[in-house]
Amino acid sequence: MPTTRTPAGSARDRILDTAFRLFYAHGPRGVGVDTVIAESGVAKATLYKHFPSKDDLVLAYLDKVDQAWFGALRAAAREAGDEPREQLVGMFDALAGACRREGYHGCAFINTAAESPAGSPVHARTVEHKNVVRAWVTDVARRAGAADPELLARQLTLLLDGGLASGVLDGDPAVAEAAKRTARALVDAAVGGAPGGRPTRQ
Amino acid sequence: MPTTRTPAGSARDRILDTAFRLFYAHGPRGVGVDTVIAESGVAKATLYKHFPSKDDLVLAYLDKVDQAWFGALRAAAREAGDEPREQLVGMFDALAGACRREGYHGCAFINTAAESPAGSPVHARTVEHKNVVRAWVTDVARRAGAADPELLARQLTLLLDGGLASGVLDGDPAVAEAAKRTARALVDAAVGGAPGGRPTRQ
DNA sequence: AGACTAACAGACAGGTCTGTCTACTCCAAC
DNA sequence: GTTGGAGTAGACAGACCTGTCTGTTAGTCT
Repeated sequence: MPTTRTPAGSARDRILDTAFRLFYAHGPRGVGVDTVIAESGVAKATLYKHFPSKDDLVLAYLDKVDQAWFGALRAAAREAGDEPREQLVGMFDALAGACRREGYHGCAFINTAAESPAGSPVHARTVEHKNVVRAWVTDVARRAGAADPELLARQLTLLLDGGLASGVLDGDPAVAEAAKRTARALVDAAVGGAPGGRPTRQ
Repeated sequence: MPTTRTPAGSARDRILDTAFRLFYAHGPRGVGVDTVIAESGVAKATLYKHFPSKDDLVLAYLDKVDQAWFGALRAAAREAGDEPREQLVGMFDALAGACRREGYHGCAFINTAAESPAGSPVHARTVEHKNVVRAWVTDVARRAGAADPELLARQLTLLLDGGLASGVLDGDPAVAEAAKRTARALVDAAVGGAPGGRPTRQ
């Protein structure tokens, strides 16, 4: 078992943590490799050993973001209770939580994709992330008994993305609030009736 | 009236048109001044005469985007007819039109803001743009007789931003389609009843 | 004709970026 | 004790970026 010479985690972890922080704040293109090196207290050769190119580091960053955001989304849904229809609304608390957080700067995927060429790996990774999230929402929508789970999932992720996008500008809590209220309205319309719910027309 | 030595518009126009095209495709930070100069067939000194710094050119680009997008939005609303409630839904045709366009790459404002520092002029201009659009939507919502025009406008712009953001990834027409259907549902819920008191036509 | 203006052409300075490379230092395991 | 892996420190190449500056050309106005 390899031991660690440095006390605060492995060099790889320090690099990735630092990159996460800096990339999210300024965008990958706005942060030079030298800055990542300086802030993580690591030698340049070490960085390029773990991540052969900056693009590899950016992809690792996106994977980390995916874990964090998708995790927050599922946690928020879980906290809303056992009812799928409540979970669909509850996941918007993750948006509110993100907006409140200091240094909130919108959706890392969208921001990163915006500064990447069209067919790049970054782009592909972003599409994949969005698809995974939407597939999960579709599943919850189906369990909630939505008339058209695909449509409802599309609507909710559209709202989510809209809220995230606005967040690049100002972490206005009103956005998250409005998104959640809208989600509730859409879920009620799609599922109808009461929790437990069979589709009933209002 | 000053004559033009160059056949295809003034040098300033050529610079701005080229910048518009390149900045939108690759992001302002992804395009060097030299490229703008080469593609617009202009001397460097000429560019720096009209736009003292690259940032000034970026702001001019955003103004041009604002005119184009806000214009498209109003045109789409206008084409939906005289009824404000129809206009609220009709403006989503502008989103569909944008998604269909070759080289569609999402919302220029959000993309540009994503690569700009937090307090920058670019950021301020973006916030201003979003506020102007939302104010206009609020006005239409009010004329449509919405119970809570501010909320409805917030909901619709959220949808719009979500649709634009998803568009960075793939110009999937399903997104615009879903956004429009959702808009119709939200407008119906907020306005209730029908245009002129008749039952809804959908 | 002469002055003025707008634009062109392109060299240049000073900085930043990514990625490579050399040389050195620990530390653990064999 | 030696070997090898992981890390540190930092110079360096080559590209690219913004912005400045010099000199030239052409058309307009007086």
